[in-house]
Amino acid sequence: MNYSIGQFSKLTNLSAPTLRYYEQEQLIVVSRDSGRRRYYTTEDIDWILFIKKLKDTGMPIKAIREYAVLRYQGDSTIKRRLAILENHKLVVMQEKAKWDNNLQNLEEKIKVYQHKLKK
DNA sequence: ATTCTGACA
DNA sequence: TGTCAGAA
Repeated sequence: MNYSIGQFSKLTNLSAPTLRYYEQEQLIVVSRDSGRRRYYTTEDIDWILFIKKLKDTGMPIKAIREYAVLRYQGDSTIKRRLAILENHKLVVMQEKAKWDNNLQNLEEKIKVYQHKLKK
């Protein structure tokens, strides 16, 4: 099944300009009809969803592009894609450690104030 | 009515 | 990311 950019936009909760931007950044390859209009496929849905998940982890567009380009090259690039994901996992874990620390600092400061007010 | 490209906030 | 113009 194919979808116009308007339909696909509603399906993915991404605006049409954002979808065009992702295409320009080579995150997704989009086919065109005879009138040069974009059409997205059913398979594109899962792919876009995964891109959104990568974005949610803070992966920059440039890195997602690297991954996407490899993906479009087929199964021969699976090892390299795995390496990208494993590396990014390390980055995310570091970010998590940073926020765990930030949260701790905040909680400690809150305790100080609470003890002050009890007096 | 909908989408396209390019330019710009 | 979003918005606007002018064309298809």
